[in-house]
Amino acid sequence: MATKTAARKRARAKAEYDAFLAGCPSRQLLARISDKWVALILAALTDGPLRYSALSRRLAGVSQKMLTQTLRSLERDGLLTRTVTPTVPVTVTYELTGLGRSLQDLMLGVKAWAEAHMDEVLAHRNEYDAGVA
Amino acid sequence: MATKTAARKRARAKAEYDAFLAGCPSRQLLARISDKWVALILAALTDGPLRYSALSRRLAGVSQKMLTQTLRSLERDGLLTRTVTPTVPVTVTYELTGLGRSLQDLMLGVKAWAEAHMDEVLAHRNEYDAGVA
DNA sequence: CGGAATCCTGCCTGATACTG
DNA sequence: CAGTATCAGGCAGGATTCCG
Repeated sequence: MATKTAARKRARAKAEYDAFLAGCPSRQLLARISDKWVALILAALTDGPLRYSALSRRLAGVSQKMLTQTLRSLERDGLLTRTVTPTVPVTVTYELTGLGRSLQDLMLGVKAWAEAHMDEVLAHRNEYDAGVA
Repeated sequence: MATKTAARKRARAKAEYDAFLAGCPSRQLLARISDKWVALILAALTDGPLRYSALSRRLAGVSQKMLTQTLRSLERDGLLTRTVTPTVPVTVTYELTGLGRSLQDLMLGVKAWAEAHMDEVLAHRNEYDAGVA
């Protein structure tokens, strides 16, 4: 069974990532970037690097745990860089990488979609809730 | 102050939604659509309507609870329609609305991004983990 | 200022059973 | 087939406190 299994393994290794498959790494990556904080962080970094405190102010309502956690995972995935400047009170700035900017375009679109179609969605919600009630 | 108030009201009605604000409805909408199951459901419905069982098969690993719940919220928001056909075993099909398709384009892009940049992200992860360890 | 550590509360998942 | 209902368990996420 060795050769047949090996051939099958090779076919699987060459197979493209498919987020529909539960075990595929791209499913996990999709889950990570499909996060409201990811969308907002990428959007916030549009106009250039920001400091930690500036980010937490821009993203109203984010807990510093989630902010730190999300920033870490984005840094780990190579979407942004974390720069520590050893000033008197330490300064930490976050900046998008090229990879991050490539995703940023998409996420800006998603954020814009949410804001643009808000009225329409709200109208549907009212209609739906009225029908159910 | 009547005229001024009217003018202000008009300005407010015209005011754009801003997902950066915690209280803004668009923030909640962004949180809803920034969901891996939403992305996958929209992607799955690209080639036309699908039945419940077909969806659950396509989205490997989804619990029927989350699938039903996500489909309900998408229906409520007017992104897809739920059609019940009273055949012998009842048939339920889900189909995207125009609103749903307008978001679908974006989400397909996000899903494609995840699959396309998987290798790059994995490389960054290895590098990051090596540096930390 | 920019976090790390802690606790604590939900929600998500998973399994199973039941309806129409 | 297409759900609803329920209970177990785990972990994501919020609030608070403390440190370099």
